[in-house]
Amino acid sequence: MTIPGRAPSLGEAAAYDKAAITQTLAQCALLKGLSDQEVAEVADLAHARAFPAQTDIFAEGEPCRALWILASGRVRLYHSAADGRQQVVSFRSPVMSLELGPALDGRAFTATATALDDVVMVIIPRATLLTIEQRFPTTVRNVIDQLCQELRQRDISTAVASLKDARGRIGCALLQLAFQYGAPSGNGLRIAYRLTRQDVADISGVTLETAIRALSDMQRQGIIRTQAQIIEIVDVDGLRGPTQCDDCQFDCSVFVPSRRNGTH
DNA sequence: TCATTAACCGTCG
DNA sequence: CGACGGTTAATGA
Repeated sequence: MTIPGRAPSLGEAAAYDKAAITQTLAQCALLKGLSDQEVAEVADLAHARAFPAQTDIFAEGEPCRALWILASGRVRLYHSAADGRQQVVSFRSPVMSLELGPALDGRAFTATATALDDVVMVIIPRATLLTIEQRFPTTVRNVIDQLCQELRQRDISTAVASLKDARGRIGCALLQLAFQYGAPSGNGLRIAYRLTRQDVADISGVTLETAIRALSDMQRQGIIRTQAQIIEIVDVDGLRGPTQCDDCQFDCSVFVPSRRNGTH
């Protein structure tokens, strides 16, 4: 898979024109099957907006008025608790939609979205989604496919969260990140993404110290290697041991992308 | 600010 | 009881 490109500067983002929007939309799974001409028509109904790194794009609970598609940069989707703890729902990379469900039903966002880099979003107002659906019926099927996939991932996440212990959850998180951001590196996979220990903890639903303990153990066992917040999975199979992927009974589409690669 | 370690403590199987 | 994991504190990079 390709690694998300560097975030453009704000200047570039400001210059995000129709051609750039069209190019983004052309890669978006929701518009799969449309001709170039048709994608360009959709692009006419969309606009772009830039967000600097570390700013919120929208917050949990706010009404959703548009479909948000990530054109460049990375976004963290998460729930936050009053005590400062966060539960990361997912990291989004180009060209994914954020919060497709709320975009469709118009109800509140279910999570907060924060830009991790300078980010460009392509925005399609909800009012025009109906037009697009009617004009291009293929998109309805695409939306269903996408929703099903998201539902699957959430389902797996909740199962993992409730059935696995801390090590299993952390291992699961690492494998998922490797799937999303992993670049081949020697025998293993390098998660091409700076992650603090706190990030790993927030994804896995454990405390910082537990995340450190687990990662240190894995490092001692030679399963992973870390340097400057970059985690490299040296021994992918070794990670599946503590993660207990072997008797994982979920059809884990998280780790088996589009093709049929067999289950893990 | 981030990472690490260690001591301590409560829960649960 | 003992493993697990959260809490707290101290320390170093």
